[in-house]
Amino acid sequence: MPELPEVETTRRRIAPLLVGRTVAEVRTTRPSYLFLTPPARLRRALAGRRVERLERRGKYLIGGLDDGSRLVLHLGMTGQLFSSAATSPRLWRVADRAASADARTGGAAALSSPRAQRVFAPDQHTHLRLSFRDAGPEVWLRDARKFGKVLWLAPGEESERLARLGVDALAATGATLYAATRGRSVAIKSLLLDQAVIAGVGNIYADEALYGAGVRPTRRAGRVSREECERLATALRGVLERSIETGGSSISDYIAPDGSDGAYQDERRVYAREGEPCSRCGTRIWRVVLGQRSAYYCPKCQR
DNA sequence: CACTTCCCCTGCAAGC
DNA sequence: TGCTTGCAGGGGAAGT
Repeated sequence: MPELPEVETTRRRIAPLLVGRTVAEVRTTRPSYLFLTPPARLRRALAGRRVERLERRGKYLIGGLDDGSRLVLHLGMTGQLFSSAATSPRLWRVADRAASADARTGGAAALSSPRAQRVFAPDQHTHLRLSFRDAGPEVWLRDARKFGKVLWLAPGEESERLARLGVDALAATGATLYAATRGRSVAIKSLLLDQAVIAGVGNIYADEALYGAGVRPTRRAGRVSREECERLATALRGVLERSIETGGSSISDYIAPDGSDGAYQDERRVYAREGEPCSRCGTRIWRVVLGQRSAYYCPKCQR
């Protein structure tokens, strides 16, 4: 589940394969809600455009094009952005599935060469494929659950989605949190997940930051003290920066553009650890449902 | 306006 | 073994 660290890792690793290159052809799957900009319009808009930069805002990736337009991507729950030249066993498994699907439908098996020489193949979940004029590796967007978003913005066009975003989670301070929580009766965790307040935090890092700060996820936001807001901001920055260092968390679906796994899942203290002993006090980790989502915490260390 | 619930989607794991 | 059921959750729409 791509949150800020996974999106940032994706950005850093896919940028060298995008920036400075000119799009030749855009291939899409059939229209779906994934495409906020209709595929036909997207194809016309991107063909011939050179990518000048790739930025991140919260969980969004924003490609700046040479005509001033922008390509906005959100990876949702299962979005993966990677290169057709990636060499990784994780991606070979996808390639194998694509080949068997191809065989089932009577098409020519695309992957018969030895593993070391094979090129990764798109499957039924590969919804966007960009090829480039230099004929080098393509860049693909794969999203099994299709919770992601693809949006093209004309030069100067604003986006309500982007305008709604609050301060980037890496820049959030204790003062930011304190101001945002005053008078709010929602659970502090729900507020952390609100992208209009802080952009980039998802379920994993919200739980980890609250654990680091010793604050229960269910506490009313307005009851969190100034000192606790300071601890929370520090803990949040800490877990996000550490996760970026380790390449993000590979729980369920996330893999980096080169097909590699992140390692932060091995460092998480509470997320998806229901019943396991707290690393500080040994108490069993609890799981509660908050806003239709699981929240994990130590009932002793978090008050 | 603040807050909660529902829903989009698919793969995987647990249970029978 | 094979089926059904439940769960994962970003985030917007709809409901309270």
